[in-house]
Amino acid sequence: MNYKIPRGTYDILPSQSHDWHKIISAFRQLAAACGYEEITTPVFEQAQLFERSSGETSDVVKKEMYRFTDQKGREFALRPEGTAPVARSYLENRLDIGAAHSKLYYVGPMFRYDRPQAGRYRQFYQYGIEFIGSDHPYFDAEVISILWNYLSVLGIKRMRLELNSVGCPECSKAYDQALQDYFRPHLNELCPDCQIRHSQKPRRLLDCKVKTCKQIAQGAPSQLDYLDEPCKVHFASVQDYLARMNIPFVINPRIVRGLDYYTNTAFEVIYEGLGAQNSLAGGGRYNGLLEQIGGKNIPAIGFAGGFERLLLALREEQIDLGARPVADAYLITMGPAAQQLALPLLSQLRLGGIWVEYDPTKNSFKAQLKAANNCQARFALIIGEDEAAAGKALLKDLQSGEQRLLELDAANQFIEAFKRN
RNA sequence: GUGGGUGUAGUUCAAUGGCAGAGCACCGGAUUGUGGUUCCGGGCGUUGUGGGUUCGACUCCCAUCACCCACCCCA
Repeated sequence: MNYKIPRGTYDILPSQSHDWHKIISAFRQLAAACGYEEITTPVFEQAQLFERSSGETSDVVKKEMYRFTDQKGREFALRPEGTAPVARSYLENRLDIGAAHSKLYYVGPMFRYDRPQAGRYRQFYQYGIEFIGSDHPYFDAEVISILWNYLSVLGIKRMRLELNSVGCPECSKAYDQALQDYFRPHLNELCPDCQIRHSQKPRRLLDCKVKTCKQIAQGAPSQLDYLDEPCKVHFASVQDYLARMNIPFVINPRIVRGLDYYTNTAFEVIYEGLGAQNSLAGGGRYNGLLEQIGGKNIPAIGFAGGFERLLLALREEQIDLGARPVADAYLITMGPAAQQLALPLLSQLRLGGIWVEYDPTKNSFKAQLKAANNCQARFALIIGEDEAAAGKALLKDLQSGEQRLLELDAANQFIEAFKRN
């Protein structure tokens, strides 16, 4: 074969689809129970949308975006994340009118031109929640609780919720200043990356993995000490709500968000044992985003999580998502007369939602029965020459070996009765 | 974008310069229409791809692609 799947992408094969359906529908169910409705946006958008929202200096925009120009010279990008498109749709479709707030969720592929690694792909699938229209700390807690409860419901245990507040733009600015002041005397001890970070993104100095940078960062000031009064109150209130909702969390003042639009609450769910990419999901408040892309000053909060990493974590915890579904019955016919009688029955059963396998290329009785066994069907529905002559069907339970001779239409009823159990 | 590891049958892996093999899976058979167990039979693989060294390359060298792992970044 001459063609290969693009780097960093993968096929979800039939043997895995069941798991994917499981985790996706669990998310949809929980989101719906919390009053969130699905929104689906295109997988590509104007490149500018992401440049404006994520920030031109962010890595996502600088080097990870799949960009392309269409036949009329318009600049587009495959979406690297889901929040900006949802915000765009919210504004474009005037969802702000007539409702106090919007509760939205999405599921779908995202694209980043990254070097593939454990838990990291170029096309990856995310689930996310966006709550748009209120700054009230209850909603921070609600959104976070949906994430936590979703992961919990699936059975994930060895995870931890880390919480931080990056404050409003003012506190944030003051903090950046404080960080720069703190690191300035050590500037030439820092790694080259950090020297750039110092002027561009001081916060990134905090999670550098180089030893000396780490040591210096030890004594750095904490964001939490630079929150102004309203931000402090907001953060305390979020914690309070979480506690009352029974969501366990730890404060981690070093959580840094990669995208520029985050304000106040920032959080992440960490799972050790995923390798270097140990973040299961992350999110935060983005009060500045909607205004930044041309809307009014509308507060919002949300999160996004990666299904691939979720699946890795589930495997790590040996959580069984249930067996792949198998056929209800396998139809066996011998000879043309039997087949003629069988085909209408086959259609009838299938229309009734019963999964019946049939393969006329297997002509020996033995091969057909073997195939029935191999596909793990519960029943073999046998119509041979004798049955055909008598207008009957032999229904064999492949587990017990028990078999019954039934009228052709009685076979239908029998299987339906069985399905109900 | 940088560094390390890996690439042989559908799959898991052997074969350290001399005829490319095994387990599992799959298919067929062991007298006419009863599966799972057992027995027998069934593999012509561009050894990821392209070059090079050599009488001879899965094996050594170079390049390239892909995967894995880490940096980076994040989900």
